Parts: sequence; structure tokens; C-alpha cells
Amino acid sequence: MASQTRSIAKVTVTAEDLIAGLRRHGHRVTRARRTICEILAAEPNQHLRAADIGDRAGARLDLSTVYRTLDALESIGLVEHVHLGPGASAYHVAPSSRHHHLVCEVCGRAVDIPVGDLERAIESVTTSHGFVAHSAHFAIVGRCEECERRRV
Amino acid sequence: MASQTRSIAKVTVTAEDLIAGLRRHGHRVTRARRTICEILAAEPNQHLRAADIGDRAGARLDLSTVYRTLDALESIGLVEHVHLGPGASAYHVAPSSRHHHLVCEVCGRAVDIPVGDLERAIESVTTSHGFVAHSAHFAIVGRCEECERRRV
DNA sequence: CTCTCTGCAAATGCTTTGCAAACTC
DNA sequence: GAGTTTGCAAAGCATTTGCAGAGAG
Repeated sequence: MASQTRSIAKVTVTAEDLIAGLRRHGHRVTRARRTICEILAAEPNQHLRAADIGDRAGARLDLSTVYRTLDALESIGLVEHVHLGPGASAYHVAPSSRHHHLVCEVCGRAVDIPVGDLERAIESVTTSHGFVAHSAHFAIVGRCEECERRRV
Repeated sequence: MASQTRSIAKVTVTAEDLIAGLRRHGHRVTRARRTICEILAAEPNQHLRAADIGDRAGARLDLSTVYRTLDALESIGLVEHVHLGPGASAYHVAPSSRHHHLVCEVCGRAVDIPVGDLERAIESVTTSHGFVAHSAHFAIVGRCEECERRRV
């Protein structure tokens, strides 16, 4: 199940932006981190799993390094991860405009949708429970039109 | 992080109900399944992980058996599982009225909230994307009032 | 007596961790 | 040099699977 994504808000970052962020926060810039930043910046609108990044790097870096680098980038707020369903988390460059994810449980395709009404509705409900929600962290699962039609 | 739950819709089922369901669907009723049904029926409003059920059974049944039984019960629609966050899935007796889960990322406490507006908002947004959502399958993560106040 | 279910053990997939060597600053 | 980071190997957790024997119908 590939991490396909139709995106709404196009994100643009350069590998340099990410690297500069690391440096600015006192992190060291290494070959491995440079590679990971380049991969992320090359497909800023994709949802990549740690393993995808490893693949694109051509097995030149260890998965533990990928995870550690993604952690570092996430702690600075340059990268975010989402749970698109059971299985591996998906990472992507932090988008300027937040969005939610719809993931089809059949074909695995992910669609980004703008926060808009959905976010507002979620916030209003959760706030009334004294809750500060990160509603976009988990995807909303279901079936996309195609899969719903294909198999009753 | 315990699976504490404040529930809204009180669910009432007896172990017999669950067992009868299994039998009705052609499944065999064994000692292990009886035990699991009793545990589920004893705390119908709790979110139990497979391991919790194993604990409550006093290690008298194998985790693979717990998973297989929960699968069976879920396939009949008597049990449901939710993802309350990273880590193990939580199982509970299928509630008559559907609800969403708010989970605090700090203390892990889960709060059930009625579907209401939230569900409607989610459906209306997802439907416009041709999507049939199971919006209650993943919890909404965030911080509960207490934890938000305690640590800035 | 047949077929399902169980427990055990092992395997899986994702992620984390310990550690010595390599590399940044 | 001092202190991070890397790669490797191994461990960790949740979950699944294969299989022979036990148990249900």
C-alpha cells in the first residue's frame, strides 16, 4: 500500500531550509541528515514512512538514523508525522496550512483536506470538554468513492 | 498509562449475550472464549487492550487466543476496537450509540463524547470528497484541561 | 469423528536503544 | 579535542502465524 497523496496546500521548502533549521537549533549537520533533508524537500507533499526515506536513500543510511533525524526535525517543528492507519507512521514537511487526512481503508490512498469546517467543529466540541485537540494527528479512515462502489 | 474511561453511554451486556452471539454465528464456545466474554461484560465501558484481558484472566490464556477471540467477536459486530494513540489497540463491547474518543497525550485518560455535531461535521466534509468515513475509529488526541494547565 | 480452537513458539513489522567508531564544530 | 551522530546489532512492543494436540459439536 503506497503512500499516495493528492495534496491541497502545496508546500515548498528547500533542503537548505531544513538544514538551516537544524543548525539554528544547535544540531549538527551530517551527510546522513543532509540526505534525509534532501529527500524530504524533494517531495514536500508526500507522506513518507521511515522505510520510504531509507529506500530513496538507497540503503545508504540506517533506519535508526532516519528515525533519529526525523525526531530531531519534528522537535524543531519542521517535520510532522501522521498516523494514516495501522502500520508505519508517515512523515512530511510541516505544512504552512494545517490539514486533515482521509485515508481509504481499502486502497490506502490518502487525501488531504483543508481544516475549515471540520477543524472548527472538532475544536468547538473538544473545547467544551476542556480539551485542546491536535485533531489532524490521526487520519480519518473510511472508504473512498471508488472502493466503496467497487465492492459492496 | 492505564486505560481510564469516563463514559457517556453506559453499555450493558452479559457474558451470555456475547457467547450467544458467537454460537449464533457458528463459532464454538470454549473455556477461553467464555473467560474473555466474561471479562468484557464485566467492564463494558472500559477500553481494554489485549494484554489487559490477558492480565485479568490471570495468564490462563494465551495472547494469540485473546486476539483471535476479539477478532471473532468483532467480525460479528459485538466488539469494536479503537486506536487511542500509538501503542496497543483498545477493545470494548460495541456500544449502542456511537461515540468518539478524546485521549490526553499527557495522562492518557480517554473521554468518550457523543457523536452529535462532530460526527455531522465530519460526515459532511468527507462526503463532499466522496468518502465514507469511520470517524470514530481513531481517537482525537490532545491535552485534557488538567494537563494543559499543569505544564505550560 | 470431524473440524475448530488452543497454547506454544517463532516470525513479523515498526520503532527504540546501547555502544564503539566516525565525524562536526 | 569535546561532544554529537552514525551504523550495527539487538531488544522492544503489538500482533500474526504455523502447527500439533485438545476440545466442541
